[in-house]
Amino acid sequence: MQIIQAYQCFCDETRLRILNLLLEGPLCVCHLTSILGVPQPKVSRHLKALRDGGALETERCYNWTICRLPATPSPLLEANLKCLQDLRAEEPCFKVDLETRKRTVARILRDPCDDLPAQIRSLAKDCC
Amino acid sequence: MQIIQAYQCFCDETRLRILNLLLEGPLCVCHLTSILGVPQPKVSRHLKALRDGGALETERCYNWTICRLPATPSPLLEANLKCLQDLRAEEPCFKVDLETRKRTVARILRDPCDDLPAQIRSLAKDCC
DNA sequence: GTCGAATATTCGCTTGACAGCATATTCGAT
DNA sequence: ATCGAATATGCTGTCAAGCGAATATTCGAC
Repeated sequence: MQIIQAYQCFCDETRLRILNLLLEGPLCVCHLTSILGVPQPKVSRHLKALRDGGALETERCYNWTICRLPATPSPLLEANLKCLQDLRAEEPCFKVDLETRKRTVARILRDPCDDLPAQIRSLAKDCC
Repeated sequence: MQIIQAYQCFCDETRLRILNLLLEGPLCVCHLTSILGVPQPKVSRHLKALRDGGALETERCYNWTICRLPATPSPLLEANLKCLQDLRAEEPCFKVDLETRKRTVARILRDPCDDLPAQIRSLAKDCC
């Protein structure tokens, strides 16, 4: 059943953390990896699971993969992203990630070259 | 994370089928088992998982265990039960189960003794 | 107390999910 | 062509989930 795959997206802490971060806006894989503080292959695999479950859209841009929530989410996804929003206050780990995200984004905007080559600087602004 | 356990309830076909049936009203374990057509221990185990995830309340009545959706469901549960309702049309297996339920309930009401001893006949009506 | 029915639990097994580590791939820059 | 950075994929081990079969438990009836 297709619906089971969709629910798998919400049955793993890393995936929930990724969704929580993407609720604030798109991020590329390397920034996700850095914010989450977990090995890059792990992030990549969970992203694939999210994509397979219809909870993620990715766009390749040179060597960067931009991750964002689907432009037209399914009703199921939409309902549960809303739940996730409401649960932020209760889950300390979600709040910490959001603060880490804020710091990371600030650093990127201050000194884009540290993180991104010139070609995708504008994209970075789009991201953050 | 507590929330993961809650989502586990929706990540298994048998559990989804049980929730789908209970949306119509309470059922005891033996009727659930009969409607689903799966071994009783399997049903029992999934019921435990649903209970642990906060998606099920059970009430012991003599030797019967009456299963029902929580009287005051969490927002997460409520949202996803609503999704389940909407998905019924798309999942043939859900529709088949509902028809089987209808036939089973009709049989119980016609000849309660076949299924339930006198003491819980009224409860059966409550169930169905 | 003994029996049968309804339900729960234990056991051994198989399968699948996730992890870490190493490696492959893909791109622009030089 | 070669290099480094970003990302994806193989591989292998570990662990939890789920299953079937058998058994334990709990109740009322007799």
